[in-house]
Order: sequence, then C-alpha cells, then structure tokens
Amino acid sequence: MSAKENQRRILGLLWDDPATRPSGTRGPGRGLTREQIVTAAIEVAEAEGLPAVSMRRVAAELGVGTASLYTYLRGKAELEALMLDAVALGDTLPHEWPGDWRAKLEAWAMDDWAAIRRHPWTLRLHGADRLPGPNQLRWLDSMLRVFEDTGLTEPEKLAAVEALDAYSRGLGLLLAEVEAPADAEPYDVAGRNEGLRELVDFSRYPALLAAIRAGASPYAGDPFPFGLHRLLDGIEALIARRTAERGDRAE
Amino acid sequence: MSAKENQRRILGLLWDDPATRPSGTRGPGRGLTREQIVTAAIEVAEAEGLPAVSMRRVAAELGVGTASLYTYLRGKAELEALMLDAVALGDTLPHEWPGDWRAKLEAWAMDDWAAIRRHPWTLRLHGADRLPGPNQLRWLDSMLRVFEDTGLTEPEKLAAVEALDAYSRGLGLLLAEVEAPADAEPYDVAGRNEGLRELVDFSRYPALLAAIRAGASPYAGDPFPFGLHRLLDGIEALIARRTAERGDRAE
DNA sequence: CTCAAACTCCGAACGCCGTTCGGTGATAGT
DNA sequence: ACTATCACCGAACGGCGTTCGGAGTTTGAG
Repeated sequence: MSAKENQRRILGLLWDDPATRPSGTRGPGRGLTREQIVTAAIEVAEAEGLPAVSMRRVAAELGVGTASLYTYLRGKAELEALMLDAVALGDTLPHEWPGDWRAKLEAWAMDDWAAIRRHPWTLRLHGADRLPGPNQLRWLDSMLRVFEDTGLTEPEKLAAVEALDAYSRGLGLLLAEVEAPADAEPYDVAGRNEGLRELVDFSRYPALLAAIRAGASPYAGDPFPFGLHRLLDGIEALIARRTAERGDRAE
Repeated sequence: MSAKENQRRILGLLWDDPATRPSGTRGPGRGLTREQIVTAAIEVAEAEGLPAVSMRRVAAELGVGTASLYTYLRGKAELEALMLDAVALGDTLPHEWPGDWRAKLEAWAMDDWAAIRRHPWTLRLHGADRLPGPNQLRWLDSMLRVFEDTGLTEPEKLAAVEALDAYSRGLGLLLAEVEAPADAEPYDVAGRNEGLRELVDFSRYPALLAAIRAGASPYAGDPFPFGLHRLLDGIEALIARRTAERGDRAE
C-alpha cells in the first residue's frame, strides 16, 4: 500500500469515513465498537504503561480473540492514532478559560501539564506521521481563537501554538518516566543524584558543581511554570510590538 | 534486581566503573569493545531508523553471535543509554560560541536543532529514567557557564536550560517522522493537509480556517526560530529585571 | 609442563510481539 | 430453504529481547 493510501485510510478511520466501512448488511452483528477497543487500550496504558498495550492484551481485556480486533482496525498504528485523539482534549478548551489571551494560555497550559504528568504514555505517540483527528483540530482551533485579538499574523499564531505545545511535551519527556505504569512508585531522583555524586568527579563540571552547591538539583523540581512564563513573556513582548506598529499606522 | 542496583549498574557502565568489569585476566581476549558496539548501533539507527536497531541486527553488523553482546552489555537499555550519551555533544559546546549569553544560546540552539532534524532517532531515547553520562554532564555544565554573568539564581539557570532543551526536543517530536530512516523520502505534509481538506468540514474550525485561508499551514514550516526567539526574549526580560534589582541594591 | 579455573563466544530455546490465513458458524436477504 | 456475506478466531509466521548451557581458548598456579 502506498503512503498516500495509508494516509487516506487512517484519515478515514479518525474521521469515521463511511467509505472505510463494509457496505452489505448480511452476517452477524458486530459485538464490539471501535470506541470500546480504544477505551480498553487506554485503560491498559493508564494502569500498566504503554508497553503493556498489545493487541493480545487489549483483546483479552475485551474477552475476544486477538484476530478479531483486525476486523475493527487495520493494525496497531490505527489503534494508537485513535488513542491519541481520544485523549487530545482536556475538560476545558483553551479559549474557554477566563481572562485575556495570557490568562487563558497560562490556565490551559497548567491544566495540560497536569494531564501530561498524569498520563505520560501519550508523549510516546506523537509525531508528524500521525494524522490529526477531530479532537486535535478542535484543540488547534481553540488555541488560534485565543490569539484572535492579539494582532499577530496567522503564521505567528500557529508558531506560537506549536511552541507552547512543543515546550509542554518536551518537558514532559525530559521529566517523565515515560514507560512506567501510572501506579508505579515515583522515580527516585534523589537516589539517582546521590549515585552520581559517588561516581562522578564533579570538579570537572565547575558550573554544575556551583549550581548543586547552591542547592539546585538538575531535573529534580518542576521547572514547567518557569519556562512557561518565559515563553509567555516573549510572546507578550511580540504582541506589544505588533500593537505599537498598528498604533503608528493608525496615527 | 532492585531499582537502586539497576541505577548503580547503568551509572557504572556509562562512567566506566571498574567494579562492573570482570576482575580476572584468564580466558581469551575480547574481540570487541563497547565503543564498537555502540558505533555499530548508531550507524544502523542513522541508516534505517531506531526500530531497525535490534540486538540481532547489531550483532550481525559486527559479525558476531547475538548472545555475545550480552558479555559486553547487560541488555538493550544499556546500549540505548550509551548511544544517547555518544551523540549528546555537538561539535561546539554552548559556551564556546562567540558573543554574549544570548548569541551563544541562539547559535547553539540552531546547531542543536539541525542535529535533531538530522538524527531524529535520539528523541525516542530520552526520559528521566535514563541516567546522564559524561557527555550529557559536559553539555549541562557548558549551558550553565553561558548563564554565568547573567545574575540569575542557580535554580533559574537550570530551569532556563531545561526549558530550552525541552522546547527543542518537543518541537523535534512534533515535526519529526521519528521512526523513519534518515534517507527515507520526506513526509508528505502537503499531501496530508490536502487529504484533510477533502475529508474535514473546516467550517467547524473557523479560526483554523482563517489561518489556512491566510496561507498558514499547520506543522508545515519550520517554526523553530520563532519559538526560540520568544523563549530568549522572555529570558532576556528576566535577566534585565534581575540586573535592575541588583542596580537598586548597589545604589 | 600440566591442568583446571576463568573467561569468551554463541546455537538453541523461551515467551513475548504484530499480523495473516483459512476455516467455522451465525445472520439476513432472496 | 438456501446461499452470500460477514464476524469471529485458532494457529501459525517471522520478528523481538533475553537466558541457558556447552564448547573452545587462554592463563596462572602447582
């Protein structure tokens, strides 16, 4: 199958394209829905981590044979695309938070960050080869609405959205014990750092040593708000510049 | 094996702890080095993508039996940790670039971004459960040195480093066809967007529609410099504030 | 010089994985 | 009543990481 056909197929799946469904009505009714399968897969991922999500495991969870899943899905890649779209949305869309653009973005980002820390398995499913589903487009649309009255150009708005998204996901990856189940004991950062201290001659890393002596600990705290505020400050400065330019022209 | 012992073991491996090596001298000499294995694994990843890196494949590449690798490495996780540390460094460390802190960071970030686009497989190997190797600490030390005269507190410096790193890696993941080999044809973003246009009723996404009508295309361009500049602007504003505070106190 | 300890190497196997094939049996339109 | 159509799924294929135990090689001790 060509890459193009593949794209089209997954798109059809995500968007529930009738063309991808069988036409006739004969034969026994289906015992499952795609939604049930996706829900079961997500439950396994939440409870035991992404590596535990196998076709066999999901089928067993639903009480059906493994091969049956392939009458609902073309393969695991499609299951993953559906899982990703299913969790793409928080309870509140970005533009629905109160306040100005900055308050909305900050509120949404903190909410999103909490979700990322709770469901780190989502981070391993992203990539440009995945196709956006309805929920992902809903989110993107909402983000763009937040920037509506800022005076940014459309490409700038998009880039800002992508920057915020990239920052959250990147930090999640940096900090998350991504493969672990949700109920595993938290990763022992202190122990890791202690082990490092025993083995490593830190005098080779003077700036790092100074930071540690000052009480800072790499990858130990939650640096999310810091970076978020820097990013928002930067965006705010650009918006102020655009607004000033407009003012000039208006005069 | 406890998580603690496991940590300690990987640390020893990364840092070449003699305690992890056999003590006696009997038996035949070793035919390989860990470095050779890591190099071979990286070559496979570069040429055919991360999924092609299997223990069997790496062993075959080196002309040895698969099981032999396990006399050099405890398992694949350790191979991955070594691969990651081996590519952790660009040609130029952040603090070695010319100019002030901002010029250094921008130069390094653009260089790092180019490396990420060239070697996207590295993005799938990160996580807090991975332990930093010597090269990763060298990089961290260098980044902290860049912030030396900025007046930021040590935790702020660390958070800034982590924010920049998170942004680059996060955007890399958003844009990269991560699993693909380096020589694969580039992902057809235009075709993807075209396929979407056929299937999706964009009137449900007015802000997105407006952006597309204005010529913006989601995830199609290279938004890296935009977000980088916003982040650096935000950090610069903070540094200016800290400098002003100092000035106040000095008077 | 002898020989056993210590070590490297690795074929074969175990239990996973995603996926495919072909048969079975239920359903529904003719 | 019959048959086309479909859902279901046991069994198998070729991959994976890893382990086990035996064969072969080197070295140091006696």
